[in-house]
Amino acid sequence: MSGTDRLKGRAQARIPDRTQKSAIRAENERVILKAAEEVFAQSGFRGATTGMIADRAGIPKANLHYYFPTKEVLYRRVVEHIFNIWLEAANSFDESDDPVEALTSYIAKKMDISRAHPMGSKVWANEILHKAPVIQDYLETTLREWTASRVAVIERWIASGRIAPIDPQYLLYMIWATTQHYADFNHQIDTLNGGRPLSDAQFEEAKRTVTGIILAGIGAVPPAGLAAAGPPRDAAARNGAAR
Amino acid sequence: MSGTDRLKGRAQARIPDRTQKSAIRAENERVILKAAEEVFAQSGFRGATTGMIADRAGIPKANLHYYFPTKEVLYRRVVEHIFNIWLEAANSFDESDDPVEALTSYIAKKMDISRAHPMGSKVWANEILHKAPVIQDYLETTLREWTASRVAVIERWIASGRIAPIDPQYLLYMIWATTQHYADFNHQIDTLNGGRPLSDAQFEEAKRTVTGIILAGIGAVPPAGLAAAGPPRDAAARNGAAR
DNA sequence: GTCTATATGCTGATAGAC
DNA sequence: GTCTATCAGCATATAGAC
Repeated sequence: MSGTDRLKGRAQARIPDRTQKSAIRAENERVILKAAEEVFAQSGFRGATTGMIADRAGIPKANLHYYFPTKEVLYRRVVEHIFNIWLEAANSFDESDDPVEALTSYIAKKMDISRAHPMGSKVWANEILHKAPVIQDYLETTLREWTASRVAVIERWIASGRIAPIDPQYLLYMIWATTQHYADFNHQIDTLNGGRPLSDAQFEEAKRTVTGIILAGIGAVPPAGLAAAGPPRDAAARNGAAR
Repeated sequence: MSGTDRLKGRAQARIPDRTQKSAIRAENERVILKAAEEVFAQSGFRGATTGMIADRAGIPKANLHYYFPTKEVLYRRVVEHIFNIWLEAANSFDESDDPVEALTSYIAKKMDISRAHPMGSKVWANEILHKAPVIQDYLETTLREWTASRVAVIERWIASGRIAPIDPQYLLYMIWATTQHYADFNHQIDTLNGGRPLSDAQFEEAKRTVTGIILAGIGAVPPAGLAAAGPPRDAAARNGAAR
């Protein structure tokens, strides 16, 4: 986990000889990666043992080391997989130039990812928590570029008066934090939900609530439950009364 | 880290004999706990070694084991410390019955904690990420009760029309996620800030942005930058135009 | 490609002199 | 209360038969 190693070394897929990655190898790697994601999410890099991962994958430990020479290489592959999913969601930000549509789409996508890939999100959170020993490169390149370009988009929305003048960076952090919370802290959420995971209906309600608060919070739509074009806030005279 | 051990075993402070915890012991425990918080935050429970903690505390490893018999006992003490800080912030929720004042105070307090105790927040995040092996009891008792009572408060705000009808639970999660993000993901935030931590001014701006979006998002105040009592959203006719 | 047996190194914890 | 030396256990990784 040195952090300075260059990544992507695995992208050069087409090696002349014994390539083609026999179907059996591809399948075994898939099974191992899936098991590894779960175990790394549950226990962290050091807390996970290759024995645990091998057991969950249903193979002997030595076999795991045949496919992935070291635990660190395996971990790196898992983290890179997460990052690709993250990039996929990132694109939905650009589906429209309208702030309501773009943000609704982006938030929905990120919430869906939290529900579909909670383990991946946890591995990512763990990695950032520990100062990104493996994916620091990504943070400084891809993530930094993506963020800067989207900050520019949001600034245009502000300049054209379509949303309130908030600092775009902190809006993005808010979206990341809130959506990923449903994956990273799902154990806490489940516990507060009586020990059971959120139902599909509850999750959709959470998604609506998150989207609604953020869109109303930046002045893109009226607050939930208030008529779209009606007199916006009867409670505007709230100040001082209750105190 | 069995998770089923009862907690609070340490609360029975007043043991008859050799008590009084000589000043030297108190001081050493303090130094060790501080070092432990940092190392556990950085590396997780398993990733942290007692050697690392002892080094950071500036004492021999054997000395650490003299004060804290096992690594797990030390970890538990660190987590309990975090939880007490969390409880302290929780109280600021009740400073007023006015939603604007109560939420502003609560959010500010949680943001300040993220800045003052980022390591503690990270240990907490790590613990939840790994399904709370040590503090599951707290989640099911103190946290569950606190949440239920505050949900009731928010529901009263909704019933009296002071805020929009959103689901209180998801509002709370949003506040937790967003405020704690500034501690747990501070490495990512720093990286996107050119590798430097947020300045005091930037952090205050973040705090204002977070508070503003949430309060406006639930209809408690108008969106930032719009006159408090003025015509609220000229951009209400935004739909369809740009698309 | 699979799998048992094993080498090697590290870590939590203790013994016991000071 | 402090600290050096050391033990016992465990986890990564490999050797080598099949």
